[in-house]
Amino acid sequence: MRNRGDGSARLRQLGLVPTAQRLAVLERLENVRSHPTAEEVYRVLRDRFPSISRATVYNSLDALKRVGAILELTIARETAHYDGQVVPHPHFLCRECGTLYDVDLPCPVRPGDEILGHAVETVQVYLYGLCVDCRSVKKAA
Amino acid sequence: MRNRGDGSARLRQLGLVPTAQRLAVLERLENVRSHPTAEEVYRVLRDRFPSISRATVYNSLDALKRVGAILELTIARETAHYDGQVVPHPHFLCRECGTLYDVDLPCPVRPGDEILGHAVETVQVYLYGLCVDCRSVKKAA
DNA sequence: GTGGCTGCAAATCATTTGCATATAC
DNA sequence: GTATATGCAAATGATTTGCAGCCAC
Repeated sequence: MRNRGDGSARLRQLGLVPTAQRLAVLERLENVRSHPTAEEVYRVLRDRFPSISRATVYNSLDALKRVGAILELTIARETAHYDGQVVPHPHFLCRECGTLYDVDLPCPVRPGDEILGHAVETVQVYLYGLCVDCRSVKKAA
Repeated sequence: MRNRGDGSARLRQLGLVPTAQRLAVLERLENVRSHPTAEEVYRVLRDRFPSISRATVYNSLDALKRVGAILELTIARETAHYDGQVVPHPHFLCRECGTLYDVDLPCPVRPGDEILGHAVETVQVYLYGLCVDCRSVKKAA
């Protein structure tokens, strides 16, 4: 859906050897609105690649992150989440249900900006609280 | 220095049993500009409390965070950092030297705001890149 | 052919848990 | 005296590592 052109060529352009597993990881992240963890990506890809290992998923996520094809979110303490949408945007984590939402607003600082002399390459805005669904459940109760 | 009045009273007001260990954790975080990890707090407090355990440090950090006396930063994937300065402000992590800087600018969103129906209680802005010191080292090289 | 991957199993490391003892009030 | 916290050791869980065999080019 989101996939324009040959995935292999794209990975090659990014300087990565285009393996089927990496392609699958990238496609999964780009075609899903959720922000899966490594474990979730692993579970899904096992259908297509029964022999895939967690290590390969971790390696692929790391390689894709390094070349800027995906973003790693450290919004939750326990585990990293991954986002195939690399245009910077805030995220919201609900403390009640654990849902991770995209917040489609521009970020205050952008990659390329300079702040106090530091060169900013990546920006993450993380919001925490009660999501709209959990708020209405509370009101109803 | 930053410590106004009786620490025990303050913890009690926050609803926590004021133990010597909790007080020491809180004071340490409030009197240091760095953003220590649990392990770093543990190592420092061992001087004053030779028998303190990591579990107690983790428990104390958790309790203090729950009542809003400190903030937990998940800016680095490997480990949480803690901040005794609870007025929201961005942080910058250098990918070269690993230094964690305060960025004394106001945050774009604030606790109490509502975004897309979600009630925002905590805001963290994390910036990543090359810090001013590491930039000059690179230039010199 | 060979350098870079993958997959497996074992290792690592931050954090959590269970439980007996100790402390706050 | 009782509820809550501490300290220890063991457990957990995400992530990393070492290494042999495989794949891309």
